[in-house]
Amino acid sequence: MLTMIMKEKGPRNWRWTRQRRIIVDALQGRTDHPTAEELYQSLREQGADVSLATVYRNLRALAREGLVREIHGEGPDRFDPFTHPHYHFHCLRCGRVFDVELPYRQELDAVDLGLGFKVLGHELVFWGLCPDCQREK
Amino acid sequence: MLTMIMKEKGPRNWRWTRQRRIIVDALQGRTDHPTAEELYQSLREQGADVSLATVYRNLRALAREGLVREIHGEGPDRFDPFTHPHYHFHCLRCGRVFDVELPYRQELDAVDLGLGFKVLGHELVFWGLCPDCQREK
DNA sequence: ATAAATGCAAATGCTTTGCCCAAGT
DNA sequence: ACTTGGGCAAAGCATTTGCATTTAT
Repeated sequence: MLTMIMKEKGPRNWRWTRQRRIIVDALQGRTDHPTAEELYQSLREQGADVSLATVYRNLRALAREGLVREIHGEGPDRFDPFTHPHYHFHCLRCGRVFDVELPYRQELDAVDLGLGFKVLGHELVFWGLCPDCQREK
Repeated sequence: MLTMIMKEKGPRNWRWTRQRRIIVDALQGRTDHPTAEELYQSLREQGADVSLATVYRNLRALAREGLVREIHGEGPDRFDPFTHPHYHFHCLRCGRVFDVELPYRQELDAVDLGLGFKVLGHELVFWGLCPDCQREK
């Protein structure tokens, strides 16, 4: 899917290299918002031949094109293959980030913050304990 | 104010050093969510004698005690002296973070995300262009 | 006196970059 | 051919930490 979208929306001088393909495919296959390092490790385990620098370069490039989402928080950045607006849950204990199926609140993008702030979007992050971490302690 | 709160809520073995005092006072005096480095620079300009490491150590310690809030995003972490629940606006162009006076949506902390997720709070961040940056371009 | 806090510099973690070569179009 | 992308290793930031010394209680 992403591959198709990228062919349409990516820059025309976008080259479809072996590395770019496997990075995109690997990210698409996951719903756990991996860090660049995590993605890199799983690729290596599968025997793929990429460098960490290339993983970073590609993820950032995809983000610049709006084809993946960067998630900032404690620790290293995470990457989300889903770009349609949706929310996240951040576990305070294990640090993992989960997708939340709550409907996107369009109204929030229409709020008037006054003073000439131009709202282009919003982000809603819930934090607490994920199922696993609740069980453990 | 923070000083008072800290005397009550801080750990009993909390020592009131000269550096800690000026760091707390400096942060309280600002509404622009400075980075550790920014706070450090302004202290030095005032002739205060602190090290960057100490600024970091104190800000993190305050955060651990729940007396200040850490803000993660692109670039270095920022610090917010306000701990009562409130929202932020993040400017995509200059990276500054502003407070938003929208009322806190208690209901959102009561959402059931199912599957045993325990929600302890939420964060709402609007992003777009701040007044200054809209003017400039 | 004792434990906590500081300064400094070195270490660390994450991420980017320069350069030169390889590969896609 | 042209130029983007990759690998590697070095550089860059932001942040933390070890250690010897100072300072608050």
